[in-house]
Amino acid sequence: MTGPVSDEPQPPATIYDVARLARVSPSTVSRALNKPGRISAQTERKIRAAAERLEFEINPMARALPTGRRMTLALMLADITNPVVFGLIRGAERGAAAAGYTLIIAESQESGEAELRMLRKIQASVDGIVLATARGPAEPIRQFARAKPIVLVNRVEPAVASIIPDVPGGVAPLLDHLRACGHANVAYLSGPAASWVNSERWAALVRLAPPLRMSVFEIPGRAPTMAGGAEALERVMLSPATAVIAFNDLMAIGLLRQARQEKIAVPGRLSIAGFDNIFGAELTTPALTTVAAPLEDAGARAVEALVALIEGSPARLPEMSPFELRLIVRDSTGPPAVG
Amino acid sequence: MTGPVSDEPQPPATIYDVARLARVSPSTVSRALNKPGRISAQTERKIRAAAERLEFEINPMARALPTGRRMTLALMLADITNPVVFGLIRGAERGAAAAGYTLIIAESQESGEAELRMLRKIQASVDGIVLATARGPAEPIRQFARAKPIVLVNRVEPAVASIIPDVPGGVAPLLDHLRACGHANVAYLSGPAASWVNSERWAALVRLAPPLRMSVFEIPGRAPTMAGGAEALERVMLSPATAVIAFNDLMAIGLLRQARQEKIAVPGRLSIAGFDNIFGAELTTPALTTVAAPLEDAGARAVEALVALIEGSPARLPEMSPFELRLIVRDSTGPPAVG
DNA sequence: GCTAGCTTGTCAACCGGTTGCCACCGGCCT
DNA sequence: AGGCCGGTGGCAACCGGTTGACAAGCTAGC
Repeated sequence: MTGPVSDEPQPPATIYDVARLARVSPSTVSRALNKPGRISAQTERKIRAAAERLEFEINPMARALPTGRRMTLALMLADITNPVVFGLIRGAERGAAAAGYTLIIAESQESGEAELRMLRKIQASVDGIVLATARGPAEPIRQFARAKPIVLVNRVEPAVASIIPDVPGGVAPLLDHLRACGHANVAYLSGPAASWVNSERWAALVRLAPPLRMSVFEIPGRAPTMAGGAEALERVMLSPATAVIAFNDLMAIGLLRQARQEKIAVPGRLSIAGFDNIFGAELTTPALTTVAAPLEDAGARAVEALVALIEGSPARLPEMSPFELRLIVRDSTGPPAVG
Repeated sequence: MTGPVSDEPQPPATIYDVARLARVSPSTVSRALNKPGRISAQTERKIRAAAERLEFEINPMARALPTGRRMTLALMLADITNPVVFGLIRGAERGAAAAGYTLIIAESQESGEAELRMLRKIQASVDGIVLATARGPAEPIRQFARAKPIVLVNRVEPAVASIIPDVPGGVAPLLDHLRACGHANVAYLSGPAASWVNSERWAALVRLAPPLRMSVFEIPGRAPTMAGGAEALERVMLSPATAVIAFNDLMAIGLLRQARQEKIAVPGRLSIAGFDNIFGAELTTPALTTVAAPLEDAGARAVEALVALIEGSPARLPEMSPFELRLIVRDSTGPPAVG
């Protein structure tokens, strides 16, 4: 019964310590803390007071063992380097925190094999996984999804929950805008062939351009990075395009900077638009026209859906509407200079 | 002895399954997998084969319980929103992966109290913590550091390991550069008062300016964000400054954009420089002069030090040299226009 | 041939919680 | 007053690993 409670680096208190202090059994402590109503109000108060006094924090590992509930989620990314994922990370982190979960971040380094290895390794540590890697074969993912809740971002697989953008809803206004500016030939600077979003965007272009009397064609991008964008300028300039829609802002920015460097007028000679509205898109000169995705929101919703999957009735995929895209017109698109 | 090993969503294999298949006891499996040499080579092979066949992955939670080794590290951030942390995250994630650790990310929302709560909550789940939050009172941190390995980033506390930049080494070239351009009055647009880096930068300016025959003065920034930077323009323009050194790139960019918007010539009327070299700093017009910090590297080194602390002899702080800063001269600084 | 000494594998306890089952308690009904 | 009942709390087993102590098996030495 000495004074100070904590002073030396004593090990964290366990429910046994709490039980001793409250003069009850450990199981009673466990129930008092987790099963509201199971224990008389008076005892519960006593126990909570003891827990408070000892600064008791439950040991998540010890709890996870018998229950299987780890209160931990994983966010699996292909490449932490890409600014696009920042919004996702933020949203997922906040969503997880709000639901009382801890988030772990894993990077698959763009390799399907590393991805599978990673998945297997963290499987035992998490209750569910948000997969934003978009690559890799479908079969293993489907199999994993049967064993453990998974939510896909920017990718669809049958029988697996996923949260995706309303691609045509974002592409249409962009095409309208370009048409209104007077562009008739539009190049699509494409991203990774295996990416769901990439094919969707291309598909939307193919479907939406003809009614507007616009021609579209694909210029394959080598990498979805600034370098990949810059590299593509040569082929763009050889083409009849007066406007380019890039797979993402990173490529768009790379292309734009390269164009500026080569004294090609943007938007006069070449209009450029991207996707995602990453940090930095509004900083370029000219500022980049882009189709903004509410990535932070998407991350949060993915986590919400995952939690629903984990805590809700099994085998029922949450119904999820695609998230809205929003065209942000800045200065990198405009009427082509005549001549 | 049927054919396929895995097909249905069977639960992950345990060492008991492996033991049964290899016809040894579970403890033998444990030793075969962790204690090289403790088990005969032949038995070990047999066990490894069985583990392979069952796709056995050790359950980190179950291991953590008796050993206390969780193989997990936490990276504690004040605000995931800030692009500066991205480098840190990347580096930490890669460092952790390289050392075989999993990384969890926690956000303290800039609040000292939330930070402490967070710390307490995750304490049981991790072997060590990289604290990059920089705020909050010192005493609780010191106390935590006694109980569990902690590495501070951009902050120093006695008896706690920390990894910090060589601030004067970064400020000196910047001042030299401004002096060479012809600036004599330099404003420091300051960051959070509680930030160690902030006071160090100011201190370095105070020490280094006089020998160069330059005057420096502080303009307090409201927030270390783009908005905070933009807001400060008014006070900057009221001051005699011809050059501004901002606490970070975010503020510098905010200031720069606001200046552009108000038709103030940069660098003609006002030279602007920042710190960190975040993604986007080279995208502005004019491109931002900044003092680059190898943040990714710093994150990796912080994790390395943490791992050393965890695995090495206790109570010996790893000797860590400050990381080098590098001046990147771009276009936002230059000679002041005469007149 | 017998024992000392080493190697190898097993037994059982433990980490810190959770939970099914049961015992005990007091109150209420008949 | 006795019996039943609902509410409360304790016992003990269990989750999946780890590890100290020990026994069995083997070799080697005398």
